[in-house]
Amino acid sequence: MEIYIQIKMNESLFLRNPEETDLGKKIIQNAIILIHAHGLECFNFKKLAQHIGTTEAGIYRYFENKQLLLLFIVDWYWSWQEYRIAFHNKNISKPELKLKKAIHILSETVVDDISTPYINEKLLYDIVMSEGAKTFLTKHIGEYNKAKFFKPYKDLCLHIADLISDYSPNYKYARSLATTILEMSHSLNFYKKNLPSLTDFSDTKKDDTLVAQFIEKMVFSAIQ
Amino acid sequence: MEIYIQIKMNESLFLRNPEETDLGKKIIQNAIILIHAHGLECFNFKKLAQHIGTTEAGIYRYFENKQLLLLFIVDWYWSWQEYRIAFHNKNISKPELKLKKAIHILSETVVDDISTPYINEKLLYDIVMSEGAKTFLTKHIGEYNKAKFFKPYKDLCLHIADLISDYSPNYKYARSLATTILEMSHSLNFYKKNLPSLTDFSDTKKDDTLVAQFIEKMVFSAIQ
DNA sequence: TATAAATAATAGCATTACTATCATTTTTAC
DNA sequence: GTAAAAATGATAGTAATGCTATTATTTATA
Repeated sequence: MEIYIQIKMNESLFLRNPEETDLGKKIIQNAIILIHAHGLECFNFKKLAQHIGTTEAGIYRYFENKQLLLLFIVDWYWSWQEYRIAFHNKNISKPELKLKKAIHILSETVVDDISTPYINEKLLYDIVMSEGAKTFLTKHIGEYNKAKFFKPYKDLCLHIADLISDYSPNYKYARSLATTILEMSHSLNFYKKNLPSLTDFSDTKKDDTLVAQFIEKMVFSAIQ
Repeated sequence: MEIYIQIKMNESLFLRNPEETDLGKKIIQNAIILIHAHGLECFNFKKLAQHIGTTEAGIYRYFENKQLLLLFIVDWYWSWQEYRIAFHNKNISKPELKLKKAIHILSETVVDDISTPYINEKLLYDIVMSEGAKTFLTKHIGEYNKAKFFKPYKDLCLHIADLISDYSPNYKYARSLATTILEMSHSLNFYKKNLPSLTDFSDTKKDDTLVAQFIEKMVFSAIQ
Protein backbone atom coordinates (compact mmCIF):
# COMPACT_ATOMS: atom_id res chain seq x y z
CA MET A 1 0.00 0.00 0.00
CA GLU A 2 1.40 3.33 -1.02
CA ILE A 3 -0.46 6.33 0.24
CA TYR A 4 0.50 9.89 -0.52
CA ILE A 5 -1.04 12.55 1.62
CA GLN A 6 -1.86 15.91 0.14
CA ILE A 7 -2.61 18.98 2.18
CA LYS A 8 -4.90 21.63 0.74
CA MET A 9 -3.06 24.90 1.07
CA ASN A 10 -4.39 28.45 1.25
CA GLU A 11 -4.38 29.69 -2.35
CA SER A 12 -3.36 33.20 -1.46
CA LEU A 13 0.04 31.89 -0.43
CA PHE A 14 1.15 31.38 -4.01
CA LEU A 15 0.70 32.74 -7.52
CA ARG A 16 0.86 29.30 -9.13
CA ASN A 17 0.26 26.15 -7.12
CA PRO A 18 3.68 24.56 -6.65
CA GLU A 19 2.21 21.13 -5.95
CA GLU A 20 0.79 20.88 -9.47
CA THR A 21 3.99 20.99 -11.50
CA ASP A 22 7.42 19.40 -11.47
CA LEU A 23 9.15 22.74 -11.17
CA GLY A 24 6.83 23.72 -8.34
CA LYS A 25 7.65 20.59 -6.37
CA LYS A 26 11.35 21.14 -6.99
CA ILE A 27 10.98 24.66 -5.62
CA ILE A 28 9.40 23.40 -2.39
CA GLN A 29 11.81 20.51 -2.00
CA ASN A 30 14.94 22.56 -2.57
CA ALA A 31 13.77 25.61 -0.68
CA ILE A 32 13.53 23.33 2.35
CA ILE A 33 17.01 21.96 1.70
CA LEU A 34 18.59 25.39 1.23
CA ILE A 35 16.84 27.15 4.11
CA HIS A 36 17.82 24.27 6.34
CA ALA A 37 21.43 24.41 5.18
CA HIS A 38 22.09 28.14 5.26
CA GLY A 39 19.19 29.79 7.08
CA LEU A 40 16.48 32.11 5.83
CA GLU A 41 18.71 35.19 5.93
CA CYS A 42 21.14 33.77 3.35
CA PHE A 43 18.39 32.26 1.27
CA ASN A 44 17.06 34.03 -1.81
CA PHE A 45 15.31 33.17 -5.05
CA LYS A 46 18.43 33.65 -7.13
CA LYS A 47 20.34 31.00 -5.16
CA LEU A 48 17.34 28.69 -5.18
CA ALA A 49 17.02 29.10 -8.94
CA GLN A 50 20.69 28.34 -9.51
CA HIS A 51 20.46 25.34 -7.22
CA ILE A 52 17.62 23.73 -9.13
CA GLY A 53 18.71 24.90 -12.58
CA THR A 54 15.98 27.37 -13.32
CA THR A 55 15.79 31.16 -13.28
CA GLU A 56 14.93 33.68 -10.61
CA ALA A 57 11.94 34.89 -12.62
CA GLY A 58 10.76 31.29 -12.77
CA ILE A 59 10.45 31.12 -8.99
CA TYR A 60 8.69 34.46 -8.85
CA ARG A 61 5.97 32.96 -11.01
CA TYR A 62 5.15 30.64 -8.10
CA PHE A 63 5.77 32.80 -5.03
CA GLU A 64 5.64 36.54 -4.53
CA ASN A 65 8.61 36.53 -2.18
CA LYS A 66 10.56 34.36 0.24
CA GLN A 67 8.40 35.21 3.26
CA LEU A 68 5.36 33.73 1.53
CA LEU A 69 7.35 30.69 0.49
CA LEU A 70 8.38 30.28 4.13
CA LEU A 71 4.75 30.68 5.19
CA PHE A 72 3.80 28.01 2.70
CA ILE A 73 6.15 25.40 4.13
CA VAL A 74 5.51 26.42 7.74
CA ASP A 75 1.73 26.28 7.23
CA TRP A 76 2.21 22.92 5.58
CA TYR A 77 4.15 21.76 8.62
CA TRP A 78 1.45 22.76 11.12
CA SER A 79 -1.26 21.11 9.06
CA TRP A 80 0.86 17.99 8.83
CA GLN A 81 1.37 17.96 12.62
CA GLU A 82 -2.34 18.33 13.23
CA TYR A 83 -2.96 15.47 10.84
CA ARG A 84 -0.37 13.31 12.64
CA ILE A 85 -1.92 14.03 16.02
CA ALA A 86 -5.41 13.18 14.77
CA PHE A 87 -4.09 10.03 13.10
CA HIS A 88 -2.28 8.74 16.17
CA ASN A 89 -5.19 9.51 18.45
CA LYS A 90 -7.74 7.74 16.28
CA ASN A 91 -9.73 5.24 18.35
CA ILE A 92 -8.15 6.34 21.58
CA SER A 93 -10.79 7.54 23.96
CA LYS A 94 -8.92 8.59 27.07
CA PRO A 95 -8.33 12.38 26.90
CA GLU A 96 -5.25 11.99 29.04
CA LEU A 97 -3.56 9.69 26.54
CA LYS A 98 -4.55 11.89 23.64
CA LEU A 99 -3.04 15.00 25.16
CA LYS A 100 0.12 13.17 26.12
CA LYS A 101 0.47 11.81 22.62
CA ALA A 102 0.08 15.28 21.16
CA ILE A 103 2.79 16.67 23.42
CA HIS A 104 5.17 13.90 22.44
CA ILE A 105 4.48 14.25 18.74
CA LEU A 106 5.20 17.97 18.90
CA SER A 107 8.37 17.83 20.93
CA GLU A 108 10.17 14.70 19.82
CA THR A 109 12.43 14.08 16.87
CA VAL A 110 10.65 13.92 13.58
CA VAL A 111 11.71 11.52 10.85
CA ASP A 112 11.12 11.99 7.15
CA ASP A 113 7.63 10.88 6.20
CA ILE A 114 7.83 9.00 2.92
CA SER A 115 4.17 9.62 2.13
CA THR A 116 5.15 13.17 1.14
CA PRO A 117 7.74 12.64 -1.60
CA TYR A 118 9.16 16.11 -2.06
CA ILE A 119 8.97 17.30 1.55
CA ASN A 120 11.58 16.26 4.09
CA GLU A 121 9.88 16.60 7.46
CA LYS A 122 13.09 16.17 9.41
CA LEU A 123 14.55 19.27 7.78
CA LEU A 124 11.22 21.03 8.04
CA TYR A 125 11.11 20.46 11.79
CA ASP A 126 14.47 22.21 12.13
CA ILE A 127 13.30 25.07 9.95
CA VAL A 128 10.15 25.60 12.01
CA MET A 129 12.27 25.47 15.17
CA SER A 130 14.67 28.15 14.01
CA GLU A 131 12.71 30.21 11.49
CA GLY A 132 9.05 29.50 12.18
CA ALA A 133 8.50 32.46 14.47
CA LYS A 134 9.56 34.80 11.67
CA THR A 135 6.29 34.09 9.89
CA PHE A 136 4.42 36.21 12.41
CA LEU A 137 7.22 38.44 13.73
CA THR A 138 6.59 40.86 10.90
CA LYS A 139 4.81 44.14 10.37
CA HIS A 140 2.53 42.25 7.95
CA ILE A 141 1.02 40.19 10.74
CA GLY A 142 -2.37 41.90 10.48
CA GLU A 143 -2.59 41.54 6.74
CA TYR A 144 -1.38 37.91 6.87
CA ASN A 145 -3.88 37.16 9.59
CA LYS A 146 -6.69 38.56 7.45
CA ALA A 147 -5.53 36.36 4.59
CA LYS A 148 -5.83 33.40 6.99
CA PHE A 149 -2.15 32.53 6.72
CA PHE A 150 -2.04 31.56 10.39
CA LYS A 151 -5.05 29.29 10.19
CA PRO A 152 -3.10 26.01 10.33
CA TYR A 153 -1.33 27.15 13.50
CA LYS A 154 -4.56 28.40 15.03
CA ASP A 155 -6.38 25.19 14.10
CA LEU A 156 -3.69 23.12 15.76
CA CYS A 157 -3.76 25.36 18.82
CA LEU A 158 -7.52 24.92 19.05
CA HIS A 159 -7.17 21.18 18.56
CA ILE A 160 -4.78 21.00 21.54
CA ALA A 161 -6.99 23.33 23.55
CA ASP A 162 -9.89 20.96 22.93
CA LEU A 163 -7.84 18.03 24.18
CA ILE A 164 -7.09 20.05 27.30
CA SER A 165 -10.75 20.91 27.80
CA ASP A 166 -11.78 17.29 27.27
CA TYR A 167 -9.48 16.25 30.05
CA SER A 168 -10.27 19.15 32.33
CA PRO A 169 -13.51 20.94 31.38
CA ASN A 170 -13.18 23.60 34.06
CA TYR A 171 -9.68 24.71 33.23
CA LYS A 172 -9.86 28.36 32.25
CA TYR A 173 -6.73 28.77 30.13
CA ALA A 174 -6.97 26.01 27.54
CA ARG A 175 -5.79 28.16 24.64
CA SER A 176 -2.95 29.87 26.43
CA LEU A 177 -1.75 26.50 27.64
CA ALA A 178 -2.08 25.04 24.15
CA THR A 179 -0.01 27.93 22.80
CA THR A 180 2.54 27.30 25.55
CA ILE A 181 2.79 23.64 24.52
CA LEU A 182 3.23 24.54 20.86
CA GLU A 183 5.75 27.26 21.50
CA MET A 184 7.86 25.56 24.14
CA SER A 185 7.92 22.19 22.40
CA HIS A 186 9.84 23.86 19.60
CA SER A 187 11.77 26.54 21.39
CA LEU A 188 13.12 24.28 24.16
CA ASN A 189 14.43 21.96 21.48
CA PHE A 190 16.01 24.95 19.78
CA TYR A 191 17.64 26.06 23.03
CA LYS A 192 18.68 22.52 23.88
CA LYS A 193 20.62 22.55 20.63
CA ASN A 194 21.91 26.12 20.62
CA LEU A 195 21.83 27.60 24.13
CA PRO A 196 21.56 24.55 26.37
CA SER A 197 22.08 26.50 29.60
CA LEU A 198 18.56 27.86 29.12
CA THR A 199 17.28 24.32 29.61
CA ASP A 200 17.98 21.45 31.95
CA PHE A 201 18.95 19.21 29.06
CA SER A 202 22.01 18.86 26.96
CA ASP A 203 22.15 18.07 23.31
CA THR A 204 24.53 15.19 23.85
CA LYS A 205 22.04 13.14 25.81
CA LYS A 206 20.50 10.51 23.60
CA ASP A 207 17.07 10.77 25.18
CA ASP A 208 14.88 12.96 23.00
CA THR A 209 11.84 12.74 25.28
CA LEU A 210 13.22 15.14 27.91
CA VAL A 211 11.44 18.20 26.57
CA ALA A 212 8.21 16.22 26.27
CA GLN A 213 8.57 15.02 29.86
CA PHE A 214 9.02 18.54 31.15
CA ILE A 215 6.04 19.87 29.20
CA GLU A 216 3.86 16.90 30.08
CA LYS A 217 4.47 17.32 33.80
CA MET A 218 3.93 21.06 33.65
CA VAL A 219 0.71 20.70 31.66
CA PHE A 220 -0.84 17.97 33.75
CA SER A 221 -0.07 19.61 37.04
CA ALA A 222 -1.60 22.82 35.68
CA ILE A 223 -4.89 21.24 34.63
CA GLN A 224 -5.23 18.75 37.47
CA MET B 1 16.83 62.77 44.61
CA GLU B 2 17.65 62.10 41.01
CA ILE B 3 19.25 58.79 40.27
CA TYR B 4 20.28 57.66 36.83
CA ILE B 5 21.01 54.01 36.38
CA GLN B 6 23.67 52.91 33.98
CA ILE B 7 24.05 49.39 32.71
CA LYS B 8 27.50 48.16 31.76
CA MET B 9 27.17 46.71 28.29
CA ASN B 10 29.26 44.09 26.53
CA GLU B 11 31.90 46.06 24.62
CA SER B 12 31.88 43.77 21.62
CA LEU B 13 28.39 44.97 20.79
CA PHE B 14 29.61 48.31 19.51
CA LEU B 15 32.58 49.98 17.84
CA ARG B 16 32.22 53.18 19.85
CA ASN B 17 30.28 53.27 23.11
CA PRO B 18 27.00 55.05 22.31
CA GLU B 19 26.39 55.96 25.94
CA GLU B 20 29.44 58.20 26.02
CA THR B 21 28.45 60.80 23.43
CA ASP B 22 25.45 62.87 22.51
CA LEU B 23 25.25 61.37 19.05
CA GLY B 24 25.51 57.88 20.53
CA LYS B 25 22.60 58.50 22.89
CA LYS B 26 20.56 59.94 20.04
CA ILE B 27 21.26 56.80 18.03
CA ILE B 28 19.94 54.57 20.81
CA GLN B 29 16.97 56.78 21.60
CA ASN B 30 15.83 57.14 18.00
CA ALA B 31 16.61 53.58 16.98
CA ILE B 32 14.10 52.54 19.65
CA ILE B 33 11.56 55.04 18.35
CA LEU B 34 11.96 54.01 14.70
CA ILE B 35 12.07 50.24 15.26
CA HIS B 36 8.97 50.58 17.41
CA ALA B 37 7.19 52.64 14.78
CA HIS B 38 8.00 50.70 11.62
CA GLY B 39 9.53 47.39 12.67
CA LEU B 40 13.04 46.04 12.28
CA GLU B 41 12.51 45.00 8.66
CA CYS B 42 11.87 48.58 7.52
CA PHE B 43 14.54 50.01 9.75
CA ASN B 44 18.00 50.82 8.42
CA PHE B 45 20.91 53.09 9.22
CA LYS B 46 20.16 55.46 6.39
CA LYS B 47 16.65 56.16 7.70
CA LEU B 48 17.94 56.44 11.25
CA ALA B 49 20.62 58.89 10.11
CA GLN B 50 18.09 61.04 8.27
CA HIS B 51 15.78 60.96 11.27
CA ILE B 52 18.37 62.30 13.67
CA GLY B 53 20.14 64.56 11.20
CA THR B 54 23.40 62.75 10.83
CA THR B 55 24.86 60.49 8.16
CA GLU B 56 24.74 56.78 7.54
CA ALA B 57 28.52 56.50 7.93
CA GLY B 58 28.17 58.25 11.27
CA ILE B 59 26.02 55.44 12.64
CA TYR B 60 28.37 52.82 11.29
CA ARG B 61 31.05 54.30 13.50
CA TYR B 62 29.02 53.17 16.51
CA PHE B 63 27.50 49.89 15.37
CA GLU B 64 28.62 47.36 12.80
CA ASN B 65 25.08 46.67 11.63
CA LYS B 66 21.46 46.81 12.70
CA GLN B 67 21.43 43.32 14.22
CA LEU B 68 24.09 44.36 16.72
CA LEU B 69 22.23 47.55 17.47
CA LEU B 70 19.14 45.46 18.13
CA LEU B 71 21.18 43.15 20.36
CA PHE B 72 22.43 46.18 22.24
CA ILE B 73 18.97 47.42 23.12
CA VAL B 74 17.57 43.93 23.75
CA ASP B 75 20.50 43.06 26.03
CA TRP B 76 19.98 46.34 27.78
CA TYR B 77 16.32 45.44 28.27
CA TRP B 78 17.06 42.05 29.86
CA SER B 79 19.64 43.57 32.20
CA TRP B 80 17.18 46.25 33.15
CA GLN B 81 14.47 43.65 33.89
CA GLU B 82 16.87 41.65 36.06
CA TYR B 83 17.73 44.84 37.91
CA ARG B 84 14.04 45.65 38.42
CA ILE B 85 13.32 42.18 39.75
CA ALA B 86 16.25 42.34 42.17
CA PHE B 87 15.21 45.85 43.24
CA HIS B 88 11.60 44.95 43.94
CA ASN B 89 12.53 41.78 45.77
CA LYS B 90 15.02 43.50 48.05
CA ASN B 91 14.27 42.65 51.68
CA ILE B 92 11.56 40.21 50.79
CA SER B 93 12.39 36.81 52.16
CA LYS B 94 9.53 34.57 51.07
CA PRO B 95 10.58 32.77 47.88
CA GLU B 96 6.95 32.50 46.86
CA LEU B 97 6.46 36.26 46.84
CA LYS B 98 9.74 36.81 45.03
CA LEU B 99 8.85 34.45 42.22
CA LYS B 100 5.37 35.91 41.89
CA LYS B 101 6.79 39.40 41.74
CA ALA B 102 9.21 38.36 39.00
CA ILE B 103 6.41 36.88 36.92
CA HIS B 104 4.34 40.02 37.25
CA ILE B 105 7.22 42.33 36.41
CA LEU B 106 7.93 40.35 33.26
CA SER B 107 4.41 40.05 31.97
CA GLU B 108 2.70 43.30 32.88
CA THR B 109 2.68 46.64 31.14
CA VAL B 110 5.90 48.53 31.46
CA VAL B 111 5.98 52.29 31.85
CA ASP B 112 8.82 54.56 30.86
CA ASP B 113 11.48 54.64 33.55
CA ILE B 114 12.68 58.22 33.93
CA SER B 115 15.96 57.15 35.49
CA THR B 116 17.13 56.22 31.99
CA PRO B 117 16.79 59.48 30.05
CA TYR B 118 17.30 58.36 26.47
CA ILE B 119 15.66 54.93 26.69
CA ASN B 120 11.90 54.57 26.56
CA GLU B 121 11.16 51.27 28.26
CA LYS B 122 7.56 51.21 27.16
CA LEU B 123 8.63 51.19 23.51
CA LEU B 124 11.44 48.81 24.32
CA TYR B 125 9.02 46.31 25.83
CA ASP B 126 7.06 46.26 22.57
CA ILE B 127 10.24 45.84 20.57
CA VAL B 128 11.40 42.89 22.67
CA MET B 129 7.91 41.39 22.33
CA SER B 130 7.90 41.57 18.56
CA GLU B 131 11.56 41.57 17.54
CA GLY B 132 13.45 40.16 20.51
CA ALA B 133 13.50 36.58 19.26
CA LYS B 134 15.30 37.70 16.12
CA THR B 135 18.44 38.25 18.16
CA PHE B 136 18.99 34.50 18.42
CA LEU B 137 17.01 33.28 15.41
CA THR B 138 20.05 33.77 13.21
CA LYS B 139 22.81 31.70 11.73
CA HIS B 140 25.21 33.73 13.88
CA ILE B 141 23.82 32.29 17.09
CA GLY B 142 26.99 30.30 17.82
CA GLU B 143 29.30 33.21 17.22
CA TYR B 144 27.07 35.61 19.20
CA ASN B 145 26.91 33.12 22.04
CA LYS B 146 30.70 32.91 22.13
CA ALA B 147 30.85 36.69 22.28
CA LYS B 148 28.51 36.49 25.31
CA PHE B 149 25.79 38.51 23.64
CA PHE B 150 23.11 36.37 25.29
CA LYS B 151 24.55 36.72 28.78
CA PRO B 152 21.91 39.18 30.04
CA TYR B 153 19.12 36.82 28.97
CA LYS B 154 20.91 33.81 30.46
CA ASP B 155 21.61 35.68 33.68
CA LEU B 156 17.96 36.58 34.02
CA CYS B 157 16.94 33.01 33.23
CA LEU B 158 19.28 31.74 35.93
CA HIS B 159 18.01 34.36 38.36
CA ILE B 160 14.44 33.10 37.84
CA ALA B 161 15.60 29.50 38.00
CA ASP B 162 17.17 30.28 41.38
CA LEU B 163 13.91 31.75 42.64
CA ILE B 164 12.19 28.55 41.52
CA SER B 165 14.76 26.38 43.27
CA ASP B 166 14.53 28.47 46.44
CA TYR B 167 10.82 27.82 46.55
CA SER B 168 11.02 24.20 45.51
CA PRO B 169 14.53 22.73 45.90
CA ASN B 170 13.61 19.35 44.48
CA TYR B 171 12.04 20.58 41.27
CA LYS B 172 14.07 19.17 38.40
CA TYR B 173 13.32 21.63 35.61
CA ALA B 174 14.08 25.03 37.11
CA ARG B 175 15.81 26.37 34.00
CA SER B 176 13.31 25.10 31.47
CA LEU B 177 10.52 26.53 33.57
CA ALA B 178 12.37 29.84 33.90
CA THR B 179 12.77 29.94 30.12
CA THR B 180 9.07 29.17 29.77
CA ILE B 181 8.22 32.09 32.05
CA LEU B 182 10.47 34.46 30.12
CA GLU B 183 9.27 33.34 26.74
CA MET B 184 5.56 33.09 27.43
CA SER B 185 5.37 36.32 29.42
CA HIS B 186 6.33 38.14 26.25
CA SER B 187 4.82 35.97 23.56
CA LEU B 188 1.38 35.69 25.16
CA ASN B 189 1.26 39.46 25.35
CA PHE B 190 2.27 39.58 21.70
CA TYR B 191 -0.48 37.13 20.77
CA LYS B 192 -3.00 38.89 22.97
CA LYS B 193 -2.36 41.98 20.89
CA ASN B 194 -1.99 40.42 17.45
CA LEU B 195 -3.56 36.94 17.35
CA PRO B 196 -5.83 36.90 20.40
CA SER B 197 -7.47 33.59 19.51
CA LEU B 198 -4.22 31.91 20.53
CA THR B 199 -4.89 33.10 24.07
CA ASP B 200 -7.84 33.25 26.41
CA PHE B 201 -7.55 37.01 26.69
CA SER B 202 -8.54 39.87 24.51
CA ASP B 203 -6.68 43.08 24.01
CA THR B 204 -9.73 45.14 24.83
CA LYS B 205 -9.90 43.99 28.42
CA LYS B 206 -8.38 46.56 30.69
CA ASP B 207 -6.86 44.02 33.05
CA ASP B 208 -3.19 43.61 32.16
CA THR B 209 -2.52 40.95 34.82
CA LEU B 210 -4.25 38.14 32.90
CA VAL B 211 -1.08 36.75 31.36
CA ALA B 212 0.67 36.94 34.72
CA GLN B 213 -2.21 35.09 36.38
CA PHE B 214 -2.07 32.30 33.84
CA ILE B 215 1.71 31.93 34.15
CA GLU B 216 1.65 32.18 37.92
CA LYS B 217 -0.91 29.40 38.24
CA MET B 218 0.89 27.20 35.77
CA VAL B 219 4.25 27.72 37.46
CA PHE B 220 3.10 27.18 41.00
CA SER B 221 1.12 24.07 40.21
CA ALA B 222 4.18 22.71 38.39
CA ILE B 223 6.57 23.22 41.31
CA GLN B 224 4.17 22.41 44.13
C1' DT C 1 46.94 77.54 19.71
C1' DA C 2 48.20 73.14 18.08
C1' DT C 3 46.59 68.54 17.88
C1' DA C 4 43.69 65.02 18.03
C1' DA C 5 39.15 63.26 17.96
C1' DA C 6 34.62 63.25 16.30
C1' DT C 7 31.45 64.33 12.82
C1' DA C 8 29.64 65.69 8.18
C1' DA C 9 29.48 65.31 3.18
C1' DT C 10 29.87 62.75 -0.63
C1' DA C 11 30.81 58.93 -3.54
C1' DG C 12 30.85 54.37 -4.77
C1' DC C 13 30.10 49.33 -5.05
C1' DA C 14 28.19 44.61 -4.58
C1' DT C 15 24.05 42.38 -3.43
C1' DT C 16 19.09 41.95 -3.00
C1' DA C 17 14.44 41.98 -4.34
C1' DC C 18 12.05 42.39 -7.55
C1' DT C 19 9.69 43.51 -12.80
C1' DA C 20 9.59 43.26 -17.77
C1' DT C 21 10.25 41.31 -22.29
C1' DC C 22 10.66 37.99 -25.56
C1' DA C 23 12.02 33.46 -27.25
C1' DT C 24 11.45 28.60 -26.71
C1' DT C 25 9.64 24.42 -25.12
C1' DT C 26 5.87 21.56 -23.42
C1' DT C 27 1.09 20.51 -22.79
C1' DT C 28 -3.69 20.28 -24.17
C1' DA C 29 -7.58 20.58 -27.13
C1' DC C 30 -9.69 19.77 -31.27
C1' DG D 1 -1.18 16.14 -36.11
C1' DT D 2 -1.45 20.70 -35.60
C1' DA D 3 -2.68 25.02 -33.53
C1' DA D 4 -3.30 27.43 -29.47
C1' DA D 5 -2.26 27.98 -24.89
C1' DA D 6 0.49 27.43 -20.99
C1' DA D 7 4.80 26.99 -18.82
C1' DT D 8 9.59 27.74 -18.81
C1' DG D 9 14.13 29.83 -20.07
C1' DA D 10 17.19 33.65 -21.11
C1' DT D 11 18.37 38.10 -20.47
C1' DA D 12 18.05 42.84 -18.96
C1' DG D 13 17.15 46.38 -15.97
C1' DT D 14 15.94 49.19 -11.70
C1' DA D 15 15.44 50.86 -6.98
C1' DA D 16 16.80 49.93 -2.47
C1' DT D 17 19.99 47.95 0.90
C1' DG D 18 24.16 47.28 3.33
C1' DC D 19 28.02 48.46 3.54
C1' DT D 20 33.30 50.95 2.79
C1' DA D 21 36.30 54.77 1.62
C1' DT D 22 37.87 59.55 1.33
C1' DT D 23 38.21 64.03 2.43
C1' DA D 24 36.62 68.20 4.69
C1' DT D 25 35.02 70.44 8.72
C1' DT D 26 33.87 71.08 13.35
C1' DT D 27 34.61 70.31 18.31
C1' DA D 28 37.06 69.02 22.41
C1' DT D 29 41.65 68.77 24.98
C1' DA D 30 46.43 69.55 26.23
